[in-house]
Amino acid sequence: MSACGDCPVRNHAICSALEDSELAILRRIGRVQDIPAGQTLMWEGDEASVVANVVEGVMKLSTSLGDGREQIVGVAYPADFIGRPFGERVPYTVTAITDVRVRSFQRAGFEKFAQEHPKLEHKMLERTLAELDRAREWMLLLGRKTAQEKLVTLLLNMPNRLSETQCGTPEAPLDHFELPFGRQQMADLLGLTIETVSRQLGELTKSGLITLKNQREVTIQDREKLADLAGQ
Amino acid sequence: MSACGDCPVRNHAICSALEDSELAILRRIGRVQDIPAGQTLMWEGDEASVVANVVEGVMKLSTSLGDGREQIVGVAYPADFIGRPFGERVPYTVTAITDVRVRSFQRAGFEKFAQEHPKLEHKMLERTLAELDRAREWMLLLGRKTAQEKLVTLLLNMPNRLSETQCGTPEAPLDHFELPFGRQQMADLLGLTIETVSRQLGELTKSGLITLKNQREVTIQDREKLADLAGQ
DNA sequence: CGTGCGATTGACTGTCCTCAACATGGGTGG
DNA sequence: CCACCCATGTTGAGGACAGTCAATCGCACG
Repeated sequence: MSACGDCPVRNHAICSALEDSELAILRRIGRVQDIPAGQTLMWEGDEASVVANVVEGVMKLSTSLGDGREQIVGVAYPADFIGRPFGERVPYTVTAITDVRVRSFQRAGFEKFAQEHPKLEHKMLERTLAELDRAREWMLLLGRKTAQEKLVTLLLNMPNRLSETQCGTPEAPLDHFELPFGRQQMADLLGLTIETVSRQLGELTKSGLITLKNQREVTIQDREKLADLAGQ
Repeated sequence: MSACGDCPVRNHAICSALEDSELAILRRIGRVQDIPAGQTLMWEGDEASVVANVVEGVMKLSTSLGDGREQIVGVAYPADFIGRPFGERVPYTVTAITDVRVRSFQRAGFEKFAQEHPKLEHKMLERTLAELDRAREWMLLLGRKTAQEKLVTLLLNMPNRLSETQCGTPEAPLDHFELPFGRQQMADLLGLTIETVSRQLGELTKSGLITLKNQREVTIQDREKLADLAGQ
């Protein structure tokens, strides 16, 4: 019986609003689940019977059109909440893009617990508001930025979001990191094709603004010039 | 001293979570404000000192790039909440697109009241989650739909959203309505230019799927065929 | 009857997509 | 240990869709 004290996201996730005694109850109604990379946890349109918290790894939230065109509408890092509380259906597909560990709850039980613990609902409200801000910022990118601006924005935002939830130093943005995404996922995130993503990364490399290694490891070489290219 | 009983959104806005006695307190800390079409209530990046509820009219939430490119990231109808509670700065500009009446609150006072009334925070959480769903659905449109699909989606969604908050029958989607947007606003909503919006509306009219009057009044002539063109 | 804003229409351009061939590299089995 | 294979990524040529620039229209207003 490992306590939540072990949990790597204990102090970041919504649980941070709870006392140890309350946490014990919450822990009893949830269960840990390991999901291998590539596997889908819930499907768009499914009944929303489960909600969960990411403990380790990265997941994508995506929706798609009838003919298969796909758009990633959110990315869940450790401590992020997934699923659709207080709703009938999940409005997007949730898929692991690395190996993932989550703590999942029956939605009904979780909602009951939440309504009895206003501090937890408050934390959820704050998180949801922040997520909404992020979604809207991304709408600007999708609707108005050029391919180059899109990629630069992604590269500059990446380290923030990665380090924010990860343990360690959240101050200085890292200039060397590993993307959790492949080319197709970057394309689905930015509303582009893989070819365009590949070409733009090539351009940025040729101009010496970034360097690549292993296709996933990126080093920011000139943060200032990149910031100029991001559109704002 | 008009009671909230008069208020057209009394039963739809977050206030619907409150008893009359609680409502009286909330009413005391808020004030009614009338805003003419075109006027901006808060600017992107401003200190978030005020939050508000739309009582009448329609407002747009928008962000923009350094060079003026703009994206509308949300539309607030009667009963919708605007501003950024629990945040330092407003992440988007809020502007009236029709004459508008709002009830506004000092953020600090409102937050204090909210934290003392969990049912209100719960209502806000539900609304924010719904808004997040809408934002994400729009991300799919911005990232992956063609110009035609974008316009068709807008036209088909419009009546839902309009009637939802308005009094009256929320069942059958209307096939005749007046857009609250001009061409530029449609363009900023869809991530297009006014010329493309104009041309696509022309196409849809020529194919007999819709008819226009006054540039703002739209009649849906063939909802089925339009639904096919929306991509899904 | 002019003025001015918003919308429409046209001609042309450019960015990004499509389709296709080719490269790379990590993993498996012989 | 090497050869092979498949998934993933890169590169190239050509085309389409939406953007740009500019002229014109239509209507509401003074």
